[in-house]
Amino acid sequence: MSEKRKLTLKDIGRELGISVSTVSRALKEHPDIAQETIKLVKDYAETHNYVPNLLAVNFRKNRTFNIGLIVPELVHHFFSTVISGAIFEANRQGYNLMVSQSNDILKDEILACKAMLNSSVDGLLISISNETDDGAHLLEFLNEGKPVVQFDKITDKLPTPKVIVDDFDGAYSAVKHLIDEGYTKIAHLRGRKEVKNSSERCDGYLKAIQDHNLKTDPSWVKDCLKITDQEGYDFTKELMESENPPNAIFCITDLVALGALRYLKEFGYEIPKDVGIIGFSNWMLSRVSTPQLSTVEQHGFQIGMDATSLLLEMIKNNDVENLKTVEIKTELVIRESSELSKVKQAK
Amino acid sequence: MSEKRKLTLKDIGRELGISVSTVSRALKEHPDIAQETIKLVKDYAETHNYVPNLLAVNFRKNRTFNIGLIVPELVHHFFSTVISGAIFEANRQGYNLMVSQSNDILKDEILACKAMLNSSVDGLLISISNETDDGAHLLEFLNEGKPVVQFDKITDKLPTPKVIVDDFDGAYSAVKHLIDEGYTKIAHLRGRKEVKNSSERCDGYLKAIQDHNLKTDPSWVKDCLKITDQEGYDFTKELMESENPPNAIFCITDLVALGALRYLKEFGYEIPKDVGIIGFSNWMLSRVSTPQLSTVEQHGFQIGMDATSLLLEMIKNNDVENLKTVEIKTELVIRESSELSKVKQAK
DNA sequence: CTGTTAGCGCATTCAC
DNA sequence: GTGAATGCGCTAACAG
Repeated sequence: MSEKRKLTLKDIGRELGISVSTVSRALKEHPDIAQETIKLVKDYAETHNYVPNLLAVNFRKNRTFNIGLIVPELVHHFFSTVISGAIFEANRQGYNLMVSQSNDILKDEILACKAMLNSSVDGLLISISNETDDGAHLLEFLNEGKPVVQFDKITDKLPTPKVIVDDFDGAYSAVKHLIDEGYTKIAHLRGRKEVKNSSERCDGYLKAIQDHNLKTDPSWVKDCLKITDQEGYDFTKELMESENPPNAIFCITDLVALGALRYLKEFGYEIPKDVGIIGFSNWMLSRVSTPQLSTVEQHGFQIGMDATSLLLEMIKNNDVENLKTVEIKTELVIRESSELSKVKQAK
Repeated sequence: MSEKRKLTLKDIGRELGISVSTVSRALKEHPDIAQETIKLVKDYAETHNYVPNLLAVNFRKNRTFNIGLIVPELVHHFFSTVISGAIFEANRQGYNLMVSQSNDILKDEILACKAMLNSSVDGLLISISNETDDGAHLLEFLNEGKPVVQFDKITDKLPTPKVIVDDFDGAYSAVKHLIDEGYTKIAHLRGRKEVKNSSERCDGYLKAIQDHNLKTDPSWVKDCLKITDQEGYDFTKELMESENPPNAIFCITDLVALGALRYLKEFGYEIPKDVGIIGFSNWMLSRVSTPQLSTVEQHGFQIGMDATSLLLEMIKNNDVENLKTVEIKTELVIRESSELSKVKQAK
């Protein structure tokens, strides 16, 4: 396989009998250069298919036109949607996206950062792992003048801008919706206390209950540790077998809601008549379950786009001190699993 | 923010009163260098936190330690699993992974290739779009001596190694399973004819039917164009309302199977008793549907790992002529939706 | 064992 | 308008 050597500025200069620097300037239409020279050079470059050696350009300019992105888990509908948005925006602005994942393990996150920091990236988008605390490994980026933008799973300990979901409001509106539909005893399968997103959602849940003069029961709030459908199943079983079973459940995420749904169907509860369910995230699976699951759309693609455009702006302005927080509004997605009012009307 | 200038070999040399090249060699423990010098230099580098400028190294060596990956659609359980495996293996071998997507649009695929080809990548992993034909844009990689490995969605027109799923065998075993369970009239919701994977699966289906002396009916094979749950729903409706309805359906992918499931449940069919269903891909949603969906696991993570390690091997050996084809075995995942024999025994 | 020299491809400063 | 010279940081051939 003939690895044809790539054309360089020097080659062009030699062929055309002009100097390298003139060729370089002509190619970028420097005002000093004569129009004919520009045309001459550009034509030659065009026909001989000149493409600049980016490795050299980047080295010279000390930047890569790559940005990095690290998420806890790539195989997750929300995160892959975010990545999709990040790729879109990065490519649109002429950047490539380097992707890695932490598996929610701090050690892996640090490794991923190290790999990216070493001159392979001009800036970083990150959704931190559950184990990340002070983020010393992230500070290194800032120290090298490379901006960082946090999104979704964030820490306030790091002086960077953030793009977040309005978890509180999303949860609030989900619970308000349940209340509006006529549910009165609303439980919540929440996530781990240390995770900000799940605390926000829990707070939104409590506030909605309180604002509408309803009550919650301490036993109605369950802590999911692994956020699996099995936890949804098990906690729902606990809830329904208790002395004071709820008649609706707001779940930290769709997967947990699916588990709740599974238990309820298995034990003959009618949904949404006997029990209403609402999830969070609008995974694809919430649309194809039976009954279809109400949920909260997080607009992951938008988050990816916004975080990326924020990062690129900082890169271009050589700005690592931005502390802006962008909040992306969620959107209630009402489907069958919570439409109590419709069922009642039908009678 | 003080962008502290990074330490260079020159700095170290100046401080220690030795030449740059000695420093360079000492750092990589070149046999020529005296042990004491090595120690001296390494200690200095360590305490002063020297980190080589990869941009310069890469420029010098004309490689980037990045590999590219392009898939039709990132937000897809199978592909994100593959990417996950690719990241794992790439990082393990000291490479970063650059990700892009084609959205199954040739134009976008070409753009993504261009962006990656320009010196930002040492090799490429690609699952081609539906629109890709001769792959001229991919040949450019080979012409520049950068290896390409195709996976899953491939074309034989391109002289590269391939990592593929045994779609034929997977489909065969899925259908054989249905037959073994006692189903006799098996339909198939297939994908588009131009897509190799779906043709392979269809062939596997036909072969299994034939090998077991069953018959199929031309009207039992439906072409899904968009591979959505709605198509699954609609075609299942057609099938079940026809004069000769099947008693089992093998679906091109889990999403379509979910649509089939939805129709059947809605119209009172019992699953797996009246109709058996099996999908393909083992998406997360197949585990949480009711009934749980039987399917075929494709081992995406393994595919990602294998394709990556194959690519890195080629990169390291400077080999662009490998034509090996690696076939990753699928695995039948039996769940409720096809277990007719169990239901019968239970009676 | 170590230093000198040269050069990767490009951008840029300074002459002319 | 254009060319010559310089250097980015690192590696490697060559010389001693």
